[in-house]
Amino acid sequence: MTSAARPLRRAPKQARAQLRVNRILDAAEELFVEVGYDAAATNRIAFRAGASIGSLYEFFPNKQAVAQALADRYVDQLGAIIEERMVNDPERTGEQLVDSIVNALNDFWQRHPAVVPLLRGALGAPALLAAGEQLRVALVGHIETILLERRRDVDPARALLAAEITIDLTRTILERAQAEPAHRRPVVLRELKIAAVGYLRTAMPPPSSK
Amino acid sequence: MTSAARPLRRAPKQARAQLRVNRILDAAEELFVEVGYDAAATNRIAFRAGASIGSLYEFFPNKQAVAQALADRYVDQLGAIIEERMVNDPERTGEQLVDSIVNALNDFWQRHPAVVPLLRGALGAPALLAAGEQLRVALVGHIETILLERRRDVDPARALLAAEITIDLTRTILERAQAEPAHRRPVVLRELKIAAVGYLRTAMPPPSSK
DNA sequence: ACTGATTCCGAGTAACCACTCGGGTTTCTA
DNA sequence: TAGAAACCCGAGTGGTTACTCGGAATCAGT
Repeated sequence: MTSAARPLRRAPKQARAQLRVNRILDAAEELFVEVGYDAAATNRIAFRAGASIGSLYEFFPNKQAVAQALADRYVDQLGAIIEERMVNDPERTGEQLVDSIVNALNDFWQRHPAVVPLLRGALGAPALLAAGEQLRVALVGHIETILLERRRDVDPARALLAAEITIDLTRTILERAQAEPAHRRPVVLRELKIAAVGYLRTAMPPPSSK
Repeated sequence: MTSAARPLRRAPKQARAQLRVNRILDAAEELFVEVGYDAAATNRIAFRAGASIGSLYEFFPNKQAVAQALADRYVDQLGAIIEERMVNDPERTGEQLVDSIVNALNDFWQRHPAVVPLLRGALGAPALLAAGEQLRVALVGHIETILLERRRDVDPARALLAAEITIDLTRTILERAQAEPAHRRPVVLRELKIAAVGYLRTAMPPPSSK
């Protein structure tokens, strides 16, 4: 179930065009991180992708659509990753689950740094808030599902809130980890796990304490 | 000890000029929130401040300096607030201190919403990262001081890390609270306090447990 | 009241941006 | 292999932006 294709001026029919679209998204991803959304000129994006500005506008109606398509790609990829981590989840503890998901997200972050500014709506223009928000909602939904499956007796509203807080908290501290030199990252990550587990245990006390 | 005056093209000598500079900062604060840094044209900032574009560039060498001066103002104001909250701190519990500071920051956030995007380096251009980072360092320093004064035996490096995590965590969840409708904010804020207290208690166990 | 410093103004400038368009090239289909 | 469809190109266009500059208005000290 891949997310709906965004408004493309013309959907790519040939493999060659699809490749070009992917390269454009890759270039946009890089430039958004390097210089920010506003400063990432469409000309520069096209050039870095080895395409011309005309080709870019062949497939994207405007600049915003590029960021939107990038967000869609993230939603798909992250969804796949989280589901995979949930599948091979026989009977682990909450700590192990948190550990596994945090590590997975951290890997993804490192390979796709633009997901961070996009997710927090920090790509500059408020016009992009929708794209980031959509990605956030998707992630929150995944966590909410996990929480509800593990604690069928919990208040659904509480589960939703806890999922939102957990995502915000995770995003923030992962970001902090990325900002640190590589050798410090494990330290910060450990701190994130402490915070996440501590928070969830307080907010939704395990049934074992019942 | 007010922070050093930023590179002004010409420092205001007369009260009239100082007033104008303040009005310009107020206008910039509003526009940064409403439309973001890049879309906040210097002409618009000047117009909203009731000044002309020429006046703006009389005191600020470029657009970035406006944001920088705004950050300086925040550093001063926030520093005063936190110190005030620390002074009337006879022998309260950690929970009460967290509660007090979170409430103070939340009030400030509500009156100065631009502090959020500035603090997280989300005002668009990466060029502004320095201004936001400076503000963050100032806040972290305050928290670090509090932690060290309350637990003189703790590892200083650990206190610094904990202060950083706490600030990130607070900023993020306050942001989430601001994004919610007003009647939901207390709920989210309560969640923040749970997370903060829970984290600090885990990371730096109280001496009472010794 | 005089004068120099300070403040204020806003049309103008050069640079840059998102996006268009007309036409060439490659791939598909029959 | 011919024609159509898909793809690709990049100079050009209209609009916006940060910032300048020459001079007018206002102030402070004498």
